Amino acid sequence: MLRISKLTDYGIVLLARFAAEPPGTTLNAREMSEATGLPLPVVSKMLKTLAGAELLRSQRGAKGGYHLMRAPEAVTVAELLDALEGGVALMDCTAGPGHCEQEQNCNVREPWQRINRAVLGALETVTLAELVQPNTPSNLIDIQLRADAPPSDAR
Amino acid sequence: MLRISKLTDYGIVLLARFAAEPPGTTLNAREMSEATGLPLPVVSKMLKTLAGAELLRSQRGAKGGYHLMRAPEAVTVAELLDALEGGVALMDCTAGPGHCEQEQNCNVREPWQRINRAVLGALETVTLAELVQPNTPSNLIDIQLRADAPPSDAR
DNA sequence: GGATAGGGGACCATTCTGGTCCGGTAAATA
DNA sequence: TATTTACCGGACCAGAATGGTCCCCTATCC
Ligand code: FES
Ligand code: FES
Repeated sequence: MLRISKLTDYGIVLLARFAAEPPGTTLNAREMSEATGLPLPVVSKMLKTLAGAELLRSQRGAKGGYHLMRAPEAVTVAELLDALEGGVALMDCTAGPGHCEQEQNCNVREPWQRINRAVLGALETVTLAELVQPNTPSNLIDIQLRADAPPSDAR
Repeated sequence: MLRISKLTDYGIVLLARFAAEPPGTTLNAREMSEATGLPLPVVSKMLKTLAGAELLRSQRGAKGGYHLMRAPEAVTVAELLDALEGGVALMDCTAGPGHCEQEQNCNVREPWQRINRAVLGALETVTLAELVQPNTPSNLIDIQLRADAPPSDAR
């Protein structure tokens, strides 16, 4: 179905929650859990991951928690997926040489690279800041891409 | 990792192989297996799937096989993924209402729809015909999308 | 009728995913 | 210093998805 994993989704929801706070706000796992309704262990796990990916900074001990390391405007969705899912590679082949037996005699390889870059480009167009308020019109995506392509609506 | 499944990949490789033949050419599963080096059962399975998706037409009995139903130029990659993976919906939420508990109070939903459409748009830009010969320059993708976005290279 | 080839589906091993839990350590505070 | 708070690292597990095989049935050609 070409979908991102649930965990990744959670991670992004958490990030977005941070982005909605005043810059530099520190929140701990329990608070985040309450804010999002997600089970604490999951929240905790994801926050760790995000901290490891240099997206959040962690502060240990009492009064500790996490806070955003970068301005929401400076974080692209592509980066998020990169951190949470370990890159965007539609097929094994796109991840680099040596991943596919029949790299030779395969004429599909190069075009897929282009497709992959295209998708990646689309993901780079949206920033974390834009995920936080629906009113921020980033319809530039729609403009850039849907020149002629018919709706074919999200499925 | 945001990847399409291996089976889907196979399916597309098969399609591409058909597209490389003169229009209307009929090939059977065994021939395709030999041509691609993929195990026969797998090829067979995928060809069935593709036929079910109205992308290939099947011909039973001796001298039977499969042939493309539509001109390669008229088939977009988005359609392929649609047929092989059952749609493109980055998150459950994008697949429509009722898929996510917290549709209410979730501010991430609407922007994700945009992202999803953007990716979909990118996939609609490439046709099966372009998958067959690397020399067919469909760099329009690169032009359309990478206006400013830096390489960030396929990973 | 015999050979060929697709159609449908069951089936299985292995991996991936979503989610939990726990013992350790760093920091704040009293 | 003792206590409490909270992150850190990683083990762990049940269930689902994935990749792949097999088999019997039906249609077609010669
Ligand atoms: S290089 Fe892997 S399928 Fe073409
Ligand atoms: S609607 Fe599902 S996470 Fe927002």
